[in-house]
Amino acid sequence: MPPRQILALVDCNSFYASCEKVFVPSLANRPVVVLSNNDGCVIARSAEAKAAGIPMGKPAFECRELFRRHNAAVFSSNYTLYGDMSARVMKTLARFSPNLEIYSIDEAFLELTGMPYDVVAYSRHIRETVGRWTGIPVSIGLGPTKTLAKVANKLAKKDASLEGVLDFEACADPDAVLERVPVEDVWGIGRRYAAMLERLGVRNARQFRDLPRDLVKKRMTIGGLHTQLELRGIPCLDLETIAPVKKSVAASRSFSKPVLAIEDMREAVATYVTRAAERMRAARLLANGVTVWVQTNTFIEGEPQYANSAYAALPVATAHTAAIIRAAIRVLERIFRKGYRYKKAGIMLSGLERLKSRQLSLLEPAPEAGGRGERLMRVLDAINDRFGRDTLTFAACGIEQDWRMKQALRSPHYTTNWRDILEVKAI
DNA sequence: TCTGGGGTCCTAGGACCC
DNA sequence: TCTGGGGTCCTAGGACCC
Repeated sequence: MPPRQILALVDCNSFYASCEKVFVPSLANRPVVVLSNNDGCVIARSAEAKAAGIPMGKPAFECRELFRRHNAAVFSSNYTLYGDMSARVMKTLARFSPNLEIYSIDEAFLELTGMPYDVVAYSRHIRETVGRWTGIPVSIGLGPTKTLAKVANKLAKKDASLEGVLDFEACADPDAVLERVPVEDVWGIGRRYAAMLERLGVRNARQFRDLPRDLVKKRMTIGGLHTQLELRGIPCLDLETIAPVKKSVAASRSFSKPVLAIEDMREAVATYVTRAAERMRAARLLANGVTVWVQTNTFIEGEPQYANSAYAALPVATAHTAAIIRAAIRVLERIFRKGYRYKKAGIMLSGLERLKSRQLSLLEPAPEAGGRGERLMRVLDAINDRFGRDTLTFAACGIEQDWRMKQALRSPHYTTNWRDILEVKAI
């Protein structure tokens, strides 16, 4: 028998809010809130903001009074900063285990199976090191499966006396622990399943774990069954130490104000293609198709609503921004209807394949490797990388960009832009 | 006035083929 | 009383995650 697996789930506390705090010491004890794109909804809250009763996911304009009353510091989201801070945290974590899965921007699983240390003490050490090296506080849950490590992590966050670390296997009464976990807090059980389970009288993780497995499989398909088995301590979800190749890359944004003219919509679509194509090239991928979609504002009752999407195959797999913009604009012209007030548009690149193993077309001449198009994109990326995004861009993206999202409260790019680097004065 | 964005997986059902 | 069956591919819809 192989030794029982021990996984650690390391999760950054209030990640985006914590990133903002790192560079502004005076925020240490103040409620900090980060808003979604367009300064729309609350998407991250520091512990103080949670204590002040600022709700997750609420539209910012409905929270204004709460923000004022609690003297909250409010930020637009700054993904450049969060992405860079995330990389620092992950790099630190990688020192503590050879097997690491970066699960999201603020979470990673570490394999601690067979470590010759006390895993709880080791986890405390990981936590302190990440805190000291990056300024980001983390919590760590330990368990024999990913799902149980997640459960332990959630509990570690709730109970301050645990000092940020909980080992599920060390709990004297695991049933009692699982009974404290509402079923909708279990990883893999969302709102819909929670409502269905509620109708069956299932409210906590223990009750769900003990349901007949046939019932779970029937109502929640294979994924639900895996979740249940993992709660029983049977691993069903492997640690994925190598990130799987992406299957699609998307970019979409709400507009700061309604878009009526197709000219503006073309600019937006071209801009989103630019973003997505950049990311695709960074991952050394090519797309075979592009989907474009547009949508009016569904929140406004009584206004005529319209939403549509369409797809076009690209003649050859490509990561060339101009080629994809051309195709995307043709798609847009098929679905755009005049007379609506559009709120949102997006594009998705799909049928991705690796640059190294591309399929050639029978009909089109094979683009020579390192041909003009590819060289142009390389130069474009290099310039934008060095001098900042959109230093060089495509005319189709427009100049004015009236529709562009609002980010009135964005913090500086402290760690990725020389102009924004902190100055420290020693007095 | 103001309501996020980017992903994945699973299943059912239809089209099509032999 | 009768209706073929099995495999594959694609799409739409529904669920989930952070």
